[in-house]
Amino acid sequence: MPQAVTKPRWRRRKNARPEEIISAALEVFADRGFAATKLEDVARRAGVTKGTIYLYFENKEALFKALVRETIVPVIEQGEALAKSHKGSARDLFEQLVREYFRLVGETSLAGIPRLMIAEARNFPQLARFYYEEVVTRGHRLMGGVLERGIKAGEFRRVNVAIATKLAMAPLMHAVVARKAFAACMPEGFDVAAYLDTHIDLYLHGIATDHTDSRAD
Amino acid sequence: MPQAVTKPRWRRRKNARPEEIISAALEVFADRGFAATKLEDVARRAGVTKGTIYLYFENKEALFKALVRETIVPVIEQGEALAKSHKGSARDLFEQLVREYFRLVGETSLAGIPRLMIAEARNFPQLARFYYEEVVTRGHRLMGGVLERGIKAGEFRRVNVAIATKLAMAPLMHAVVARKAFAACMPEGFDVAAYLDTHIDLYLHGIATDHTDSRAD
DNA sequence: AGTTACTTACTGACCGTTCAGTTAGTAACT
DNA sequence: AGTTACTAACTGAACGGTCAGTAAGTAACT
Repeated sequence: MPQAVTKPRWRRRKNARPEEIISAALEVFADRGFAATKLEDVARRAGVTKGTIYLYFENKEALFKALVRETIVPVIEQGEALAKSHKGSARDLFEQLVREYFRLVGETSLAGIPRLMIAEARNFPQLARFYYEEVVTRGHRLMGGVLERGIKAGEFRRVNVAIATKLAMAPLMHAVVARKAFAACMPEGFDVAAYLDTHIDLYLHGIATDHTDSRAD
Repeated sequence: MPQAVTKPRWRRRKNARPEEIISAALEVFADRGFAATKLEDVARRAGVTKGTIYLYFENKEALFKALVRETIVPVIEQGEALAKSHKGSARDLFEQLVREYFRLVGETSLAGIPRLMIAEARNFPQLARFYYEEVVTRGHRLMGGVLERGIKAGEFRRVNVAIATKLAMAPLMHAVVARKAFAACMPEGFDVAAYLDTHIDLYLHGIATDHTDSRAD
């Protein structure tokens, strides 16, 4: 008779489950989107069965919201902390934030989330509203603050801040989103480093006051 | 007895159907996305029933491809024609193309299509490949040509053209896509005119050679 | 009367959600 | 320490609704 010790088919791990399920959910949602994600797949990846998910989350939508709160929102908070403690020029802070965003979102599974939201906002208005308020407006407030600092310091031209903010974010968002979407179709690849360098260069060059530092009017 | 002439409940209109179905499909696909679009809804909007769609299109995917070919591709062709016949500066052509894109895509139902593709490319790789080749690369070639003209003419700095192209398009794509997605969540609205003005201003300011016209090296 | 464009009714697959039942873990009582 | 009674974490199957695609039948037009 082999197998003296009977290894149980499963274990009770109440504390570990939510985190594991969220982590599995991130992978699957980021890969497939909201509607196309099967909770069965999330469950399998988390090492449980579908029913278990419902012990910890009310439904698919609640699971997704929890996921956003545990993963994306902290990234924004980190950016806010960076901005708060930053002492140097606005140009410099801008560059740091851009690079940090790509490091934490653009090049991780998190990149799938913005894509997912853009994809499905129309079909899940509740989710859209939630995400827009907790993530989009908060991110814009962060970037808008940086631009205002630059304008006050005379580094940046007196542009419309709300719009310039959107224009600073758009290339980031679009890169994240399009790269994720069309990865399989881009034989030429996507040189992230060069893309970021060029965005930072063009944008700062575009928004800079003509004589780089002086000139207040 | 009223109603002597019996108006038929429906008519045979073989020639008109495909176009009407495509037009209905555009509205529904743009609104809901690919997977979430029900052919029954497309049919109702086109004034037929689901079965009729299958008389003219092999399946959902074929319908979508036809739709792209009949609507988006012509927009690109128009842009190509504009670029070909343009005589003035690259700056000017850039501005015209940007505004034209928004007029023909950004502010029509077509805006839903880029969003749809970004949304569902991962889940429908065939569609993604098709779209990327027929639309994305072609659009990039168009914009890339403009930038090269500007560099040759000494209007623009010697940037990496492939990347600068992506950076020129990204704000357009993202605006189209995000506006469609989050329209319901933006109480402040979205000032398209100002957004385009600022993009053109910042981008051309960013890419311009320092002394605006002369300076070839 | 014949042809065929179109409708109607149907099928089969899929998936979120539910819940009755099973089993791991625990504590009370020997 | 060992047995037993109990709790609750987890499973797995089934339900109900949805929808792409199909095919048999019907009515418009020639």
